[in-house]
Amino acid sequence: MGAVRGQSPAEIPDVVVERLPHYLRALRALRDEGTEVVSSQELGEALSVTPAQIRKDLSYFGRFGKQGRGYSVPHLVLDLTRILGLERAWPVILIGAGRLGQAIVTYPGFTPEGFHIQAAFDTDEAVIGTHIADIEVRPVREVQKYVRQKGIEIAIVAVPGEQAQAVIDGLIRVGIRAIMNYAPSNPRVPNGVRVRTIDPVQALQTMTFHLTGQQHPEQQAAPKPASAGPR
Amino acid sequence: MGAVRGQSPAEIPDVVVERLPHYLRALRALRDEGTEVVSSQELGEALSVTPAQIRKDLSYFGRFGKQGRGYSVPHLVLDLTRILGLERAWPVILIGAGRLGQAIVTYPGFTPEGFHIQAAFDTDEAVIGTHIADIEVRPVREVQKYVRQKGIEIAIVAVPGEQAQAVIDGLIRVGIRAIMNYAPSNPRVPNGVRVRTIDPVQALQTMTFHLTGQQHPEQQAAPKPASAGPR
DNA sequence: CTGTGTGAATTTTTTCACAGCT
DNA sequence: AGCTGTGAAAAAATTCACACAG
Repeated sequence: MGAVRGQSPAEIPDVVVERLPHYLRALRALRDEGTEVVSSQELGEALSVTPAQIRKDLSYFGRFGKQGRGYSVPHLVLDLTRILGLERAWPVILIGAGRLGQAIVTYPGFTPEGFHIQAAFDTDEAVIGTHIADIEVRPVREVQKYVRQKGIEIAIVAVPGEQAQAVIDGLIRVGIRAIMNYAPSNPRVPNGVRVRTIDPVQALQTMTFHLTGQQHPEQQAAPKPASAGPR
Repeated sequence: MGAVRGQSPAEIPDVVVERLPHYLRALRALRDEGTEVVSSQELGEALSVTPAQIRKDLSYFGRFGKQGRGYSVPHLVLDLTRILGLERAWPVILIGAGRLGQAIVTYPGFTPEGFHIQAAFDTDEAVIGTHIADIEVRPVREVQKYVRQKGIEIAIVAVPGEQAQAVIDGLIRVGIRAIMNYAPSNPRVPNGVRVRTIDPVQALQTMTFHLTGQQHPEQQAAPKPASAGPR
């Protein structure tokens, strides 16, 4: 029966876990177009990942493939969904209801994936009490009560960089265990708490390095898309 | 499979380049508070990075420290700025002027870092001709001319996932060499083109894995910034 | 003394390659 | 046959530890 159990994630490299959503997305696309079975080879081509890596990654969690055949797409979708903890919906709170926070709340990508932004908090009197989409902006001092009451574990932080560390410290004190940080800062968190900082500027800055270093564009003509893309 | 040949900047690992903006941000903060000199030890504590890693990373680019003293903060800021290609401003175009694209244009973090969104493009007749902040939304068919004329190398893509690959293929054909992709997709690009996909949902999905796996939150008290320095 | 820069050692991650299941 | 799952090998990244410069 259940091949997949919640094993101690201590053993599983972070780098592996970070690839799973990637696989899941591709598998869902395959499923939606009716593909029943996929080999690590085929999946790897779709994702620009080596087949060996896919097999090795999956092997951390169990045996999902059928030798000689490949992986059942619908089954693997379910397995990865379960492994990632995506069978349930996750309530999320947002701290910082400024321009960026508002864009996050209205971003349509979270809800279909089960991430429901339930409440927003801010310190600015001007926005407290207003509504973004259909959620009300509350004063930050109510965070603790809210988190405890609703058992929230995930927070999205969209406050100015200087405030991020203080806000995050407060969230952790209140029981938050996973934080998506949109502030350009390097927050320190205790063990057991996960942070992911999303920083488009840093991403751009690594790209300018490459743009600057390469003197000659060299091959420039047609960029073979290598995909069976329709036009 | 294709190892990247050609005259890429030396043989500097990507993972090293990706840390440089991180260092730079911390160094600028130190500079702005008047710190003249910093050791790899101190910088490492500020960033939760080992001192050895900082020294090793920097050593790919030269010798910036003074033995017995540490690094001159202002000098290292300048050196990293130059290494990353941030002495100049970078014009950027945006493809996709929907809700997300509009948020990107109005995000105040790009301009101070020298990334200037110069133009936005969309296929939707309804938004073409409108203005976001002070830039006009143009029809995508004008991208090629614009990019060539202005010598743009960086694009931000904020279109629906299904369209991302096609849009990116087009951009590359037109000469774009660095792409920040906000679409939840896995674009394939030819050698010599860099893509960074920013995908908050994937980030959340790796966090739910950890939230699900750990049965017991284990009591973590105050978020002591204690550098979890092992040993 | 202090703290860099760097070969060497260690650890982590990726890839190989093949036994074995279907 | 075809393709997984996995030890073993290889490669990459990190950390150690120390000679040496200031």
